[in-house]
Amino acid sequence: MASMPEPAALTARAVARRELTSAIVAVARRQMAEIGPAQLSVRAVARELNMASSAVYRYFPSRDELLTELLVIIYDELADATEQADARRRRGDFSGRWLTLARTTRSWAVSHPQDYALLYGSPVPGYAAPERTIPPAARVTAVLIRLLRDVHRAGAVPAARERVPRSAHRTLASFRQAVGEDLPDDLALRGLTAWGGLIGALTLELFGHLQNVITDHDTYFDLVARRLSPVL
Amino acid sequence: MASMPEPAALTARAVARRELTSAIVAVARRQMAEIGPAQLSVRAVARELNMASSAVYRYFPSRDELLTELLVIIYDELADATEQADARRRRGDFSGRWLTLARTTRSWAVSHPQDYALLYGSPVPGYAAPERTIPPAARVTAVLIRLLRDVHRAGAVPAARERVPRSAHRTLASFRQAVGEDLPDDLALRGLTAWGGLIGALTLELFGHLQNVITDHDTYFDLVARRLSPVL
DNA sequence: TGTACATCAGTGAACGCGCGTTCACTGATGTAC
DNA sequence: TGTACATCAGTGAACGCGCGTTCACTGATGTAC
Repeated sequence: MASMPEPAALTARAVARRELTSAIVAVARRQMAEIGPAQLSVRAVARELNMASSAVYRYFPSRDELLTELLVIIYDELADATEQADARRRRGDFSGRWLTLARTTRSWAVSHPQDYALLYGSPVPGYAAPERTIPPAARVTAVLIRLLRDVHRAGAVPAARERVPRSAHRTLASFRQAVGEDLPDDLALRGLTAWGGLIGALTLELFGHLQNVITDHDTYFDLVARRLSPVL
Repeated sequence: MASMPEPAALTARAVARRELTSAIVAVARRQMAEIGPAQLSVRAVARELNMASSAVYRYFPSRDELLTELLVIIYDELADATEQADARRRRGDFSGRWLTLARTTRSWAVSHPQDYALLYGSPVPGYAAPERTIPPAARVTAVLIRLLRDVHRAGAVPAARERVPRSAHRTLASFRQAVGEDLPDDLALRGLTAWGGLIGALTLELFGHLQNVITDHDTYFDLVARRLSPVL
């Protein structure tokens, strides 16, 4: 028998590398959840892992790469949560799917406020997210986009509440192309407005702007989410 | 004639102090607009003013106090802008007043993105805004609140689009109290949702989330702002 | 199966930077008599 | 109006901290023969 290299034969080194890489990410993530994205520090991560700060550079070439890794992981995590929640709903239950999306996003955000700040708060000073963060970021919005698409295909687009000016068609061109479906302007706008309203509601809540205004945030969010529904 | 102290008789010291205090604030503000709130540095401000960094402490007891001062000034500036714009509209033109509020907020935000980030972006790490920032912050929302009040008093509340659950009444209690008027739940919710939608739209735009989705941001914002109107 | 060499992980010291804040001191300004 | 003292602004050095990143080196692991 010809000597085949074991397909999953990982050297001890490779195993160790995989393990330490994910340990670094895990620690970075935990620390970031406490101190916020801008304060993420290579040295602090190394300290917690009892290794020299220089050793981290065998795994990530710079702090920014580490941040990028976190960004990707966190986008993916949020996308996983919303995708799975969406999958549990009947496809034709458009209202329910929107509410599920909104609520899932919120409960994720509320339990990971600094992660939310990384994704939707102020940009981290001196850091520019590279290309490879785009696909995971797009996964998050894709859940809403699929919902809009399904509504459209089902012919369940609600009647427009107001006339959409003709200029809207051009303005929404890139969006329609990103969606890959010829959504009516009104539906596209409903979707985008809902998305903005969701982010706005979470931003106000998580960054403390509803402090003396709202006490029962759960109930309040539900009320707002219903109103924002793009399918009603 | 009894010797009266000149009422506006400022000593040279007092004049210099006033001048330097505002010079420090002005420089801090300009630097913050470039590098962002979290990067604001006492030493950098002192450097630009050609003074020892320790000298700044004769004027502000800490970096945080300087930040607070900026926060107050910037809230006030935004409030001034929206108040003045609102004042130029006919009181009964509720739709116009909303659109003016939204557009004025946006044009201010677009031309002062870091200021916007200070007010509505992620909290500055390690900094907690003290009480005295509350009144100026409230001035900003007061413009919308007065609009809602005027709508209510004019009996021009639009018909509710959907039934508001009874639970809403309690949830909105603090808000109603802050407003100081017995707004109907539906109108209160319209206002809060609009406010969130506005902040969300600006957050998405300014923090780069519409990068490959929208090209003509001006037109897009107008479309969204109309939809968000609490008075339609 | 054993050996010789190449690769890699991890170390500790160092570079160069920036920060907020304190402190003792100097010299100018203000005030009370 | 002049003098004596008190107040205040500003300085420069220092404390103590933390950061990202580089570099020469050691010792372990992997690989080719």
